[in-house]
Formats: sequence, structure tokens, C-alpha cells
Amino acid sequence: MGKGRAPCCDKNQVKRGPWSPAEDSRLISFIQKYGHENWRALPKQAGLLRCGKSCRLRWINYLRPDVKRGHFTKEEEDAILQLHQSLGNKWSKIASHLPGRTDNEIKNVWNTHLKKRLAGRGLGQSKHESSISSSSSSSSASSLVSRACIERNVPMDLELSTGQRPLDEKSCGQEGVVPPPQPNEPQEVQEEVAERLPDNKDSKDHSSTFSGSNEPAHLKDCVRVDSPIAEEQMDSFFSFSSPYDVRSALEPGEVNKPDNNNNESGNFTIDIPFECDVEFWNMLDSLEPFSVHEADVGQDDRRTGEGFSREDEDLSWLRYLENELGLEATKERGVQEKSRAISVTTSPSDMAVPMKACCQG
DNA sequence: AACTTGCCCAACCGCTACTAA
DNA sequence: ATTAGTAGCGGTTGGGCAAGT
Repeated sequence: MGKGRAPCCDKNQVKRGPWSPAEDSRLISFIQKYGHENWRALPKQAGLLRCGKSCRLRWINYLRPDVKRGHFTKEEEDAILQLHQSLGNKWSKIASHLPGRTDNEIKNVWNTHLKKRLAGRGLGQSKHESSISSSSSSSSASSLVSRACIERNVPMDLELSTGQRPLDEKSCGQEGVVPPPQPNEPQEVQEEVAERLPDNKDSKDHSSTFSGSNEPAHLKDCVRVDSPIAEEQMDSFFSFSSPYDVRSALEPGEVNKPDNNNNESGNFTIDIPFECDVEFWNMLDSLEPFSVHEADVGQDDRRTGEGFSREDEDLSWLRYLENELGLEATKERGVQEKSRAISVTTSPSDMAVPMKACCQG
């Protein structure tokens, strides 16, 4: 090796800046299917022109299904103030006490709101004093924190904070949204995938977007390439219940999909070259984002309902994500989504020609 | 309406901690 | 014990947007 530490990625080769819906879709899809054993290798395996760090950040701060977004409640703000008194700028530790909030988000809120609020409340006060006096609702903040601790099995004693990150992938399952990874279960993986194949579509309630038999003729040839795979992938797109086995599934530079109907001999391999065609990505980005229509119904009701299932939660999250991405579920998008499903599933360079042909009509 | 200013927040950067060989 | 690779953390930046002039 050369001197010093190798850069995490070649900045000339990776895309930077805001994430496009297409990239989000690709990342979500990949992680949902294979997890994120290795962030560094993930972009390559997923066919993303991003630094692994960037992928990780995007996932943790934005795309994770259990990430809570929107304004912070007074309770949460008070909790942050309180926790900051004890922990200082240990944003990840603070975040671990606030379900669904990310360290980055908390850091931002602190820097933009809470710090000023605190400053405005009395410069002469000691930290401790200000903490006491500033928390008119400290009891509620405490209860929020303690509730979070209970939910997450995090010790209430902040000084004993273990440094674990309940918000990260290792403990998403505690939120009831993302179960802990179940590695080394190839049999289950296969069963899970088998269940998601088009043959079993009846068991799914959010697959209609891609079950379209009314796709335009000019798209059919394109879709034929591997539409069962695409549909399978998009069907399970936002369901985080599927186990995965990254270790056994992935080699650098390629994605070995679990067995499926398309490939009864197994070892279905999709090679996603890192050097993706920039034009392709431009085209991809110009496409309308992915959406699932059934999820439009009754999200809020589900939240309050007694039978709020994982599936419901997945759908809620999907709807939320759609909103976040500025997606609007419309019928005609099914066509584009077909295309997108393919792009998410296969090698961009493989798809570049047929996709281009399709788009040019 | 046009321009400026300030705020917000997603994303990036660089460092440290951890782990495996 | 050392080294290299990776994940995670905290600080910082910059683009977009809203409010103000």
C-alpha cells in the first residue's frame, strides 16, 4: 500500500450532492434485499455512483423506515436540552434516547433552535441551573427519555450510556419496523423470495402498481427483459420483513440474487458495473419516481388502529417516503415505474440500450 | 417585482474507534 | 504489536427557500 490512508472513494468517480429519487429507490431496494454488510462495497454492488459513506448517511438520516421526520415536539426539544446537559455534543447518544430521530437531525435542531433558546434564557446561569429552570416541562421531557429508554432497553442512567445506537440498523427491530438482520438463513431467504414471486402476488396488498397488464406496447419489450425480477423486487420494495444474507450472497462487483423462478438453477447474478453510464443516470433521474398506490388509503387511521401491523407500518412508511420525495401516485406512472423497476434491478449499462430505445419511443 | 438577508437542513469532510489479519 | 480497512461520529458547508426590504 501507499503512504497514508487510502481515500474512501475516488471523488472524481462518485456523484455528490442531493440524492435523486432514483438513487433513493436503488439504495432502499438494495438494502432491503441484501442489507448493508459493507458500506464501502455497497454502492458498487447496488450500482450507485456514490461514496459508501454517502450511502450510509442517506440511509441512516433519511431512508430508514423508522426515521421520524417533521417538527420536533416540545417534549423532544426539552429532552434534547436535558440530554445535552448531561452528554454534551454526543449527538448519537442523544439520538439513542429519542426514538426515530437521527443524530444529524438533533444536531441541526440544536444548532438552529435550541442553542439560541438556551442562550436567550440566561447567559449567567450555570449549565445545571439553566437546565433546571429552562425545562418548564422537564418532567415530560424526562418521561419521554425514560419511555425511550424503556422501549429500547437503554439504561436510564445517562452516565452509563453504553454507546449503542438503538436507532441504527442493529436495533431497528426494536421499533417494530425493521427486524434485526437474520443472516445465514439461506433457506428462509429462498422461501421468502419465493413467496414474493409474481405467482404469489395475491398474498400481497401493494403490488398492483407493477402488476399492470395494461402497459403500453412500446414498453413491453423492455419490460420483458426481467420483469418478474423487477416486479418481485418492487413488490417487496418497502417490506423490511425479508431476511437477507449478504455474506453468502455478494461478491465485490456483483449482486447474486436469491433463487427465483427466473433461474431455477440458482446463482442468478447481476453484474452492476461501477462505471455506470452517466447518461443513463441522467435519464434515470429524469424519470418519475416510484410509487405504490394502495398505500394511499388511511394511513392515519392505521396509526391509531388496534390492528396496526408491520405491513401497515411498511405502507405508512412508504407513503411517508413518497411524500418526502415529492411523489404523487398517479396511474400513468405505472409505465415509468416499470422502467424504473428494471433500472433498479439490472445493470444500468445492460439496460441503457433498451431503456433508451423505450424512452425515445 | 426584484433583490437581499437569514435560516434550515441534507450532505460532506475529516477524524477517531474498532476490528481483523 | 502493528497495520490496514471500515464504520461511526461530530463539525462544517452550501444550496434552497422564505421573510424582509
